[in-house]
Amino acid sequence: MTTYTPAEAARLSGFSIDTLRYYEREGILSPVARTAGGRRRYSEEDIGRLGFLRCLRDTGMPIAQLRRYGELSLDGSTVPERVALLEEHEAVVAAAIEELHAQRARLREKLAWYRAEMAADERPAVPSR
Amino acid sequence: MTTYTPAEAARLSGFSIDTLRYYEREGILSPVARTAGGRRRYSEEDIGRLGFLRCLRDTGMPIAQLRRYGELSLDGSTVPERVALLEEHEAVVAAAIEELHAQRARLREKLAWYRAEMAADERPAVPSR
DNA sequence: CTGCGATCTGGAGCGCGCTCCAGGTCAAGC
DNA sequence: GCTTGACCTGGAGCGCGCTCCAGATCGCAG
Repeated sequence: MTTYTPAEAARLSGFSIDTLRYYEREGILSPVARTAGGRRRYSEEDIGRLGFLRCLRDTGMPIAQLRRYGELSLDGSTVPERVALLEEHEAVVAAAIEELHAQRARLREKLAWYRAEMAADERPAVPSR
Repeated sequence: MTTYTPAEAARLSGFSIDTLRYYEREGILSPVARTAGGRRRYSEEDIGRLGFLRCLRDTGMPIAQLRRYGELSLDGSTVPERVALLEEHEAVVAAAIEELHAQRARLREKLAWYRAEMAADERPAVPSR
């Protein structure tokens, strides 16, 4: 079965090696398998989990909730709780998208106004024909 | 002309009083008028500026850029620079929206998968007719 | 005039999410 | 066997964006 070194896991997940260790310490990612000498070997599943964690982080889920999700994932009977957590998060993401849309519209209005300003300044007093 | 106390400015803008002072110190908001005794009196224009600053912050513009924008706003001849700054930021916001959409789709896939899991668990082995 | 709540200043402190460091260990290549 | 570089641990440090504090002052209501 394929495994990955910390460096590979970092490259594949987009997290830094330090962050991977930090997540493991924090219980966000369950303990990773080790070689006889104590080096980490990330499994395919670990990589998959990391990919999903990246999705959650990219959508702004705070570390505390990531940890909660990590803890729930240790117990197979917690699927409903996990679903609830993710549904709640999905709503937060939806709201964030809405908010960004609205503020972007405002930003564009301001830009339109500035452009009008610039056009007016360029052509003062008497229009050049 | 209408003016506003710090408490009113805070309520209207959604920033805390401390944040208002902080923004002024940082040069993000140009110096606010004072009473004879030294208390701030925010003008309508100040409130307007704060509203736009809120838009910028809500779309994730970092403090350093807010400061740059504040500095540019002191000089009337910098409209093109301000437009450039805002255009750049608009692109960042657009990218953020895209990213959120993509990650949200991923989140939904995961949820769909979990729901399928739950449905399967609920109805084991022999279907109840 | 008095009381008292709002505001003032300069500066320290905080919460989040990493990031870096020292000092040591492991393991692949020569 | 030795070198070299990736990796280990525990813990300190950092950058951002505020937030809080002490101690003083202002100014309106009564």
